[in-house]
Amino acid sequence: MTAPAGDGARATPARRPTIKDIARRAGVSESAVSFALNGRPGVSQTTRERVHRVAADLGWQPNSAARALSGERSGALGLVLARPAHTLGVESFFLQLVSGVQEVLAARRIALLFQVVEDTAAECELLRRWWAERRVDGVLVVDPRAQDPRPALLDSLGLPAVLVGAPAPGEDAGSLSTVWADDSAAMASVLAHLHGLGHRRIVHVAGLPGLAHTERRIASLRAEAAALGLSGVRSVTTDYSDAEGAAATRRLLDAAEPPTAIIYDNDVMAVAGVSAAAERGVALPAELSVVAWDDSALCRVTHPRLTALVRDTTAFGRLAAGELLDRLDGGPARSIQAELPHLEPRESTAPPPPAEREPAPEQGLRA
Amino acid sequence: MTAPAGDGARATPARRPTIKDIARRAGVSESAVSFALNGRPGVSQTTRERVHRVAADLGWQPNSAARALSGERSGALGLVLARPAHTLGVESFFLQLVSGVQEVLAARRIALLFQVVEDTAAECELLRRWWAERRVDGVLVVDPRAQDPRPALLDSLGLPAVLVGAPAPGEDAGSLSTVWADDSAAMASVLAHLHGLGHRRIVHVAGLPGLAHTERRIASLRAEAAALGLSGVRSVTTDYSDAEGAAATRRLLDAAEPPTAIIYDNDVMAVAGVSAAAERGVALPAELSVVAWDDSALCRVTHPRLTALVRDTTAFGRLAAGELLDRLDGGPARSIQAELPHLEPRESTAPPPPAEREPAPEQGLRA
DNA sequence: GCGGGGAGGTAATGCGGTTTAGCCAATTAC
DNA sequence: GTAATTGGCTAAACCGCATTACCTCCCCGC
Repeated sequence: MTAPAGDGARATPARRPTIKDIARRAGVSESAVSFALNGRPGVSQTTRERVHRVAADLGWQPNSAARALSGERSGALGLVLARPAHTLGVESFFLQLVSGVQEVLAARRIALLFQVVEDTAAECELLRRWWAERRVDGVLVVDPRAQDPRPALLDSLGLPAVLVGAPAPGEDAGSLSTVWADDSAAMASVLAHLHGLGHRRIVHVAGLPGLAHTERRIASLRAEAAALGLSGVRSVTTDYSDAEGAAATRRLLDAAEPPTAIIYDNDVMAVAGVSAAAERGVALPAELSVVAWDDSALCRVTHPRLTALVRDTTAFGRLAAGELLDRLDGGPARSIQAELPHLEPRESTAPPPPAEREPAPEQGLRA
Repeated sequence: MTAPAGDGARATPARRPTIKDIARRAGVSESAVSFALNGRPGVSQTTRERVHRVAADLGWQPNSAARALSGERSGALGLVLARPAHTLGVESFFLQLVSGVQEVLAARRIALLFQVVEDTAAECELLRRWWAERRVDGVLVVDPRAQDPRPALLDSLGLPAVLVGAPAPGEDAGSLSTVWADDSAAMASVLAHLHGLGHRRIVHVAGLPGLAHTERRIASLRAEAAALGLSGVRSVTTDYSDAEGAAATRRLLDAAEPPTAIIYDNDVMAVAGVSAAAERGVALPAELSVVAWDDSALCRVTHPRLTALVRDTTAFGRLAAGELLDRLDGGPARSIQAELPHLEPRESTAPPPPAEREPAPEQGLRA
């Protein structure tokens, strides 16, 4: 070390250049630098290029705080996940969603504030704080639910937002944009698949009862079952955990007339259900068919592999982020439908045992 | 609507109050407000209380940009995850880690910037940008790897950071703090467990070869095996995916002398491995014992349930966040060891088939 | 009666940008 | 030939807060 001894602090930590430094080196005023770097008129082409060169030389990047303070834009978006910490299980949905979101944001150099909180009340508080602190320019709202306070809150704050998933039946998204997948149609396709195989007693092991998509799937199942004239079809709700998925499965299998097919609202419960069936000595798919909502590695490592409803969650994230950016740019609130999830038939679904079989219509494996 | 028609813009979106508003309402200067709200001397107790009341009435929150600009603190920390999007699988590790981190940050009202990037190069670029933009006050660095460029980079930038996991053997963390779990000891306990059951041919299906903890586990396994006089012990590396976990398992089982026990570096591969074994007709635990590194719902829904190495990832996150905050407050760089992971024996581990059994030492089920 | 000191407050400055107003020369319009 | 524009640039104000310097009382000691 040849540095002069003395100042106890750590070595000078590389001062960050500001536009003032650029202005000095380029021999122009700070305003000219600002104009040049932001593509605004008011500087000649040659000056513009010189400023850009100097800025690149110095490795200048705009101070996000300064820009936020004057420009009224923080350059960050927010995403809150309201889930008790212990239920942050194995689901890959959110990480994939976030990954898709960031593919879009990274291109525009926008940061994502991500936070996990305990419940919706805490989420509202956090949204309000983010707004008051001007930390974010907009937010993605996930897990829309019945009696959801968030759209109204965001409306009143004037904080641009996109609802990821359709609002609960009978509610509206306020001035929020909505990006959604057609859960009703998807559920119909699942039911059609099982019905086509000859199943009559079908149970849907759903997720959290408060969530909008849960309600929608349940409603769709009921409606479609009625249309098909099936009476032994119903839903039970859970908390999405492997434990409740397994418990629900055990209860169903122990009943007087156990279902011949079960639809699980996520992959974790599906796998747990398969395991519970194995404990009871129920063979898949001979005695029980299983469908998982959302595909993942899990569905491919069980034995047999699980028929699953596949959707491109990363693309969903891209869609949501893109729409939020549009809103920030002044675009109108819209409702955008994502690609319809498709059913990927694997070995976990097959016709029910002969005794249980419905006088089957044409044997259509595909819905 | 009785509002005067006209301005096409959306209804005035609820102006956020500033200290100027507080000053006016409280009848004092802006500086007095600043002093009062920040607990600085220079205002009387009564004024202080009045200011606080007014601020609460107005629902004031400090503008984070303004505070960052003058105070030199952005009030945000960063966490970058360098993983190709498609490998963002089922692992619960990161969400749990983040959840723990946020328990600590939320109390201090610090935000977390979270970003997923493709690789380490992109991560370095992002860290540099966050630094230049002053977006974050510090960062958590996860997945330490061999020849890791990040500690040196952060050192040179003077950006406070905490390494989550020990640096690779032979490297140092620079001026970074380190929060780590003892992978070597944990691996030793796993090997002792299997050896105690009588296993001799043990294979470790590891994760990504570049990661520090992968190298450390491999090294520990080799050393411990040598100490126990076991020659049929080795590691193979993968990308953590279910596909490679299953493929590695198939190769191992098809070999001339298949292992009697396999240690998987994550839960997903363990489950995939179990599935691959089932395909081959290999019975668990009679013919093959399996251990998963990291417990999760997955390990409890397979059949048999998997013996797993349990660690409290949320607590790990809390530890890391706490240490980073200490660094920001001027604390020294430290090396903090997290609680040792413990082995949770379940039904997937048992003595090997008699023919394969080692002239066993005392039959110790526990290491 | 006067200087000193502290308590309680205000005015001014700066952080690093963006943006508005203005200035000066060179064109262009008539 | 003079007025009006325009291009290219600078000076200055501003965003919301922290902080420093200063200012004014009032009380105290002597």
